[in-house]
Amino acid sequence: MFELNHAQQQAVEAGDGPQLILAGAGSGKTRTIVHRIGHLIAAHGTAPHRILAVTFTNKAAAELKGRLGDLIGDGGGGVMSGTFHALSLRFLRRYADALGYPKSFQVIDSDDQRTLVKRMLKLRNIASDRLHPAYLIGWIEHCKHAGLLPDQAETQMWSGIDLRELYAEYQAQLLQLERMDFSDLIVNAVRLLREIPDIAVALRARFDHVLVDEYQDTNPVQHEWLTLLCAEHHNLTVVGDDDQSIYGWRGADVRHILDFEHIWAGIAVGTHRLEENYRSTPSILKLANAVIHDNSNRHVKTLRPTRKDGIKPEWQVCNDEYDEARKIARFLNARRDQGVAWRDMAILYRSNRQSLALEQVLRQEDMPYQIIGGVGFFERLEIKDALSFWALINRCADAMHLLRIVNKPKRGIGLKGQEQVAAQLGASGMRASDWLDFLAEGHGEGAAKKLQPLAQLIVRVRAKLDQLEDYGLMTMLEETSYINSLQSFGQLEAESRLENIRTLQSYIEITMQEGVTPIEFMDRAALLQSGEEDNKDAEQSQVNLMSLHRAKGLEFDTVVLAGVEDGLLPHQRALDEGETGIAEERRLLYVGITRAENVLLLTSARQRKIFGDMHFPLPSRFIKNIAADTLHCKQANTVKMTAISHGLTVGSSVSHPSFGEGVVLELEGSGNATRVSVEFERVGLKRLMLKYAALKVKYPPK
DNA sequence: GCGGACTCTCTTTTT
DNA sequence: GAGAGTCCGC
Repeated sequence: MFELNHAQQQAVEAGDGPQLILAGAGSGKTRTIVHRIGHLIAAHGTAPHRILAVTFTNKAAAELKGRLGDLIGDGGGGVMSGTFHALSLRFLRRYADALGYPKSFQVIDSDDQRTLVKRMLKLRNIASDRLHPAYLIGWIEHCKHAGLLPDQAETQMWSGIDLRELYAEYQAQLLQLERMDFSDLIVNAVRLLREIPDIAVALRARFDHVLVDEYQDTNPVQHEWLTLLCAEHHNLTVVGDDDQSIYGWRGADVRHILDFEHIWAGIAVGTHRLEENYRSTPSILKLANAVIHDNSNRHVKTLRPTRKDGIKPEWQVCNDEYDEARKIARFLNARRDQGVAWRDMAILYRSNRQSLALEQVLRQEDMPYQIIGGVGFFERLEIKDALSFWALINRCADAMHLLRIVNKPKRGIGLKGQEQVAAQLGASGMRASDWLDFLAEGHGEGAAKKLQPLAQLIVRVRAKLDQLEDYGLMTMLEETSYINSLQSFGQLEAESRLENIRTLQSYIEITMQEGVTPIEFMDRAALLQSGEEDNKDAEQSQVNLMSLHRAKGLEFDTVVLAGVEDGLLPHQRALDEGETGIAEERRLLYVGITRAENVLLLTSARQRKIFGDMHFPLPSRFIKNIAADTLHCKQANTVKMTAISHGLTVGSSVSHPSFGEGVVLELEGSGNATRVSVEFERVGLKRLMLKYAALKVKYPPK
């Protein structure tokens, strides 16, 4: 694609006011945004720094800047871009005091958020079977997605407990801890715009044009964020595709994009449709269209292919997840032999857990791969510990950081001691780092006294901070014996954790050289997903493994969608939810299919171990009825059931070489001694030693 | 206060 | 099947 097509050109050159760009998958969406920004700068004379681009991930923001740089040179650097969360944090760093927060507040991650809520419920003697912490968090998040503060939310009673009251208390505790959770960033940024007139005026005057990507995935509070920010000039360009809305669970509301034309009362809205797909072969698009066609409540559109030819997508039915992984490996190896680089291949899955079997097999096969996402780097225990130490040295630690490492490694400060420390720190009214200085001078009593050596060490390390490129990280971790204490995890795990700490160290060194302040570093750690920023130097080409959600906005020559089964895609949780949930799962599959440029493989397994239990999923309802001329299905030979590890369960339909078809009624014993009772259609009830029975599984239990 | 052994639970997706 | 929470003996 060299020139812009007509629709793209129209969108790029559209004038002021709200603009809606409905852009199908692979229709040159990013290209259109980049060119529109370029056009605003070059033709309208808008200053780059007065343009704001909101992207869905930090990676997308970086890519946007890169492409803008290619298009218009250095000027592109001035455009402000980032996620809702990152931009909100930026605003709040400047204005948080207007909301009663110190400007030095920090972000709390979901893990610590959960701990906090648990402690809160425990203190109130609310058992988890009466009110589950996750339920409360879910409800609070739900309020926040809608932009509702505790006093605006509707009272919600749950087993006689007022959730709204708990929400209020949770917020009070966060405020006291000087922390905001992820959703607070957005809500509080909106509060600046809603409640503080001077700041609202300043923020509204800050930008002349705002552009938003992946608009179908905005939730109501993000929507309010945008409309308030653009209340003056209405220069809001939104780009999105309702068929790719996959964040309903995060409060995203497709109506924002479906009804975009109606929410601007009296203001003309420009609408542009990009339906020509430049990415995928017609065979892949045919499957994509067939899958999404069944969803109702969408802007009906059809992606029009612009490319020629193509290989028909394949659906490979495998025996289990390992068979699946091996078949995928073989498939990708063949692609590799055809000259496709590893980095141009991706394996996408519904649930991060699916990466386990894939990883094992890829490692066995010596295929280079990288996992994007999963357990976030900055959420790892050793990284959070290390960063807490680091924050203390660099004077940007708060009570949570201190309490995290107060007994790491063991200093004889147990639960009681930690309470004491917390109480004394609280009573002192000092910041955590200052309080440690105070302890270093010999103050403090009880458990706090035991912190004196740590406090003095911090003072000593701080004195030579300017000689340490990592700003004291390794020195602290070595001198406190934290590194040594990792050995308690066992040799192997200790090494991998140390490796992670080394990665953090080099990341700190590189970042701090850019002139970033410690608190800015902490912000990045809080909001950056691992794999977004690092791996820049990873020159070697690797197969990409990631969740379908992570894959949004990306494209690959060859794509494998693993685990296309009922229970995984659509996910069981969505099946339980019903219609809305299933429609979103279908869009998820659509997103996955449309990531592929040339070659697409779907796989499913007949049996799969989930949480230690064997499951016998049916093929995904989304592809079951797709015509063979659209999707070519290949079945693996069934495997003999010779061991209990194959995990028959009561209700499984099986077939036996001489007895024929039957249903498992009972399993007794274990291991080699397992006996199975099967009611056979032809010969009735038989009790068999599973070991010798040579049963084949036919259907899953209901 | 610590560590080991045990039980129990909870299993989607992400900023 | 992993992680968190709990109990118990030192």
